[in-house]
Formats: sequence, structure tokens, C-alpha cells
Amino acid sequence: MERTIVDYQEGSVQEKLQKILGDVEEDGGTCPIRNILVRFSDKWSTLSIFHLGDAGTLRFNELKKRVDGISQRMLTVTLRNLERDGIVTRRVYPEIPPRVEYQLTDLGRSLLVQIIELGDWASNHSNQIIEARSRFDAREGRVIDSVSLN
Amino acid sequence: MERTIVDYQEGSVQEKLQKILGDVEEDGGTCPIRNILVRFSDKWSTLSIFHLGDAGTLRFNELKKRVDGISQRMLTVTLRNLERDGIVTRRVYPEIPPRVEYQLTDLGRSLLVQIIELGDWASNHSNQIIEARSRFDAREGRVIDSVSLN
DNA sequence: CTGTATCCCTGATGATACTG
DNA sequence: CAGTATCATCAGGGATACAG
Repeated sequence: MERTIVDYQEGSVQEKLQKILGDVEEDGGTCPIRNILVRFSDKWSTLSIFHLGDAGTLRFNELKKRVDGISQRMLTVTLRNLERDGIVTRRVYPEIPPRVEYQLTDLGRSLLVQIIELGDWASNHSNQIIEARSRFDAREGRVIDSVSLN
Repeated sequence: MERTIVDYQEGSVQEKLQKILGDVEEDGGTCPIRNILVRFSDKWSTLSIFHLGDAGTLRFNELKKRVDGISQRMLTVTLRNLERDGIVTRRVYPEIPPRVEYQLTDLGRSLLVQIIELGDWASNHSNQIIEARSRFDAREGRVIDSVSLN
């Protein structure tokens, strides 16, 4: 029913995997790919990028309202890191009270496309995953949370 | 030079984003999409999936050798979680010494395709990101690491 | 070989209060 | 409004030793 890796897409997927594996394992800590994956792994970055991609331009507090549950501090940290990586721009208007507008850069929009695909995958497969978890937990007779086993 | 979101792919990207945003913000904590994104955000899961996708089938220690720097404990935890989510299968051979083989499920392979795309994006844009970081750090006159600002 | 069980420590993050 | 600064917490994850 599911297709294999090879014929699922344009056929270059295997090559991409090889390339990634080569890069990824070359230096155990400072590898840029790991670095980048680690960054966009975190939930606040992902959600911020989603909302900025959706809205186009947002002020600090507008974004804060949309990203449900984020604290002021974490939004600041997240936006700084995204700005540093060239994913978002930060524009400050010298007014009182201050106005700061954020939006995705071209680089950010190209990243957005990728994480939308990932989010779409998650959305489309969440049922399968939830069912798998239920079966597993039933077999084990206990719950294993994210990093328990302690 | 960069294309916009709209024409970059089949045109449904906007719709996907809407759908994701709807799902993602509906319940601030237990949302399955958040759950899933959070899981595949972590570096060990991603790397394990890469290597299993590359090799097909791997024993515990074979995988451990390939995933540079992972501890025994974290490999166990990672594999349990992936198994629980239906991403990998775990087959135990009743031999002495024990042999345990892991491989991706169909679900896992379909996920692999997505994270390969993300990894490929990271690989292709790592230079831009590294340069952006340099410029930012030069402007700021100091380094901001992942979550400092303390 | 393939795990489990402990101990421990650091970094990520929320809460709160303060500032330009 | 848009942050910074500080404090406190706690889960992620390494090291190590033990087990089937």
C-alpha cells in the first residue's frame, strides 16, 4: 500500500539521504545540519514561523497572541534566534510606544515550505500514530512518556 | 530570485498552512500535531531514522555505531518512542547473545521522506544561515547562543 | 549483545518584576 | 509596547554499573 522511498518522489531522495548522512556525521558536534535541524525542531520556532507565514507581518504582541501559550521571554528568545539565522526580519519604528514588526525573509519562506510539508504529514498521519501508541501501551501495560524509563 | 510560497509548489501550500494552524492552536497542549512535531524535532530520532532508512535493517549496536555520539540509554529511549509511534519495528531473536533488529515501518519511511527534504533544505541553505549568523553577531558585538540571553 | 537502574548535572523555560 | 533581568524549576540526557 505504501510506496517505497525510491519511487515516492523524483528519485533523488536516496541521493539526498546519502548527502545528508555524509554531512551529518562528519563532525559530531558542530555540524551545521545538525545545528539547523536542532533549531527548527523546537516547537516555538515552528509555530512562530507558521504564524508569520500566515499573517505576513506581525508586531510582537500580535504574534504573542497567536502563538498559544508562549511566554514573553520565549517569544523574545525565539525571535532573536530566528533573526540571527536570517529567517525573520525585525523592524523597529522609533515611536512611542514602540512598534516592532516581524516578518519572514525569503530564506524563512523557503523554510516555511518545508515545515509545512512536515506539519501536513503530521496532520495526515496523526491518527495512525495515535493508534500505534494505543496498541503499544496496551501491549506494554504501561505508559512510556517522552523520555521516561527512569 | 526566491519564489513566493504560492508558486513554489503545487499551490496547495497555503491551504495546508491554514489546516495546520487550525489543528495546532485548537488545544494548547495535547494537540497531536504539536506532539508529533515535538517528537521528530529531537536530534536522536531524526538521525536514527536517517540511518535506518539508509541501511534498511540494523541491530542495536550497529545503529549505535552509526549515530555518532549517542549514549546507550538515549538510543534505547529513542527507539522505544519510535516503536511506540509506529515508526520502527523491533524484532527480537531468541538467541544467546540476544539479537534485536530494527527497521522502519511504512509509516516510518513516509516520514523519512519528509525529514530528508528538511535535511536537504538545511544542507542547501547552511551557508546562508551561517553567514546570517556572522552578520548578526558582528552587529551585536556579542554571541547569542541557542537560548542564552540570561 | 541488548538492555535497565541510578545518580547527577546542566540547560531550557516559566513566572515575575522592572525599564525605555 | 516591547523588551531585560532575575530567580526557581525540572526534565533531558550523560556516565556508570548491573542484568538476562
